[in-house]
Amino acid sequence: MATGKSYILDDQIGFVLRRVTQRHLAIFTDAIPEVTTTQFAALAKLAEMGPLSQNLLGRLTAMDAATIKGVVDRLRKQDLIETTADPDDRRRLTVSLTEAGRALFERVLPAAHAITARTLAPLSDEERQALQAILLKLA
Amino acid sequence: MATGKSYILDDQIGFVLRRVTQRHLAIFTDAIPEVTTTQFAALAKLAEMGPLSQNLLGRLTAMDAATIKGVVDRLRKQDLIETTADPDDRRRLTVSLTEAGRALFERVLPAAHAITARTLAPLSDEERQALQAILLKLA
DNA sequence: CCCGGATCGTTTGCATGCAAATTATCCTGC
DNA sequence: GCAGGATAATTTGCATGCAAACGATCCGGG
Repeated sequence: MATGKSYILDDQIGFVLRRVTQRHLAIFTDAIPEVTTTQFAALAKLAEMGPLSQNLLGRLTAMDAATIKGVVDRLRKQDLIETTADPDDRRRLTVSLTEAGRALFERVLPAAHAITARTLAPLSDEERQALQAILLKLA
Repeated sequence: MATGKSYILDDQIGFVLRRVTQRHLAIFTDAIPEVTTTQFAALAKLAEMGPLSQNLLGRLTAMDAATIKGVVDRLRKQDLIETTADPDDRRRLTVSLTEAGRALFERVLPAAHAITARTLAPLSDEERQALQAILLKLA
């Protein structure tokens, strides 16, 4: 039997995932240059859920505490979000969309849907369904 | 009909891809703490192809010129690779594995295969085949 | 009531990643 | 043979990402 000694980088799931992510990022940046993918994720989650503590926003957008802090800082610098102290818990920072943030989100929403569609464009409907189901098992 | 106004972050392909990538990274770091995913990709490609120019190595590992430079610098600092001037093209830098680099690669190879297996563990054989085929179309 | 564990936010350090500009070199067509 | 375009490497600037350590605060149990 073969020893399994060989290792073809291009066949490894991690490498393929990285290339797919790169292609998606390129599509995103082309369609929505105003914010990055992670910044948009934060805006989308705030639009979906309303104001959230910084930490919870990070958990809901899959960013650790250090990463979400940077994203929040940069979004605040653009006046797309604002942060206020939580009166009930002095550790917490409440993050909410500004008017400008909500306006931007709604303005680019069609583009955001188009990004998902364009990313999945090479696939048939069945393949899209299969991909979604499979990736959910891996997330 | 619905306007399609809603946007659920967790359903977007880009977000799901990011979470899957995060899980894979955690599995990798746990199994091979010596080098990062990108560093290992570079080692693997050099092991697979032999010495390569820095730029070509970058293309084959899906890193742009700036990124591969950093990776090469750090691998060289660990004496896992070495760089030499190309006598035929003075622009080029030839990158090759050192003895230590090849030894490390071969030592962690079983772990690398295990990483792919562990990442795909939640899937059936059919799902793995489907995923591989679908991601290739998206890469 | 208070103490020890948990949570929240911050900071530092390191490693990707991409964009854009720069320099050096190569190569091709005229 | 040389001028202009392409390629290789570098550098800078910005934005993730994760790990680890830290101080402040909260909370539950004794």
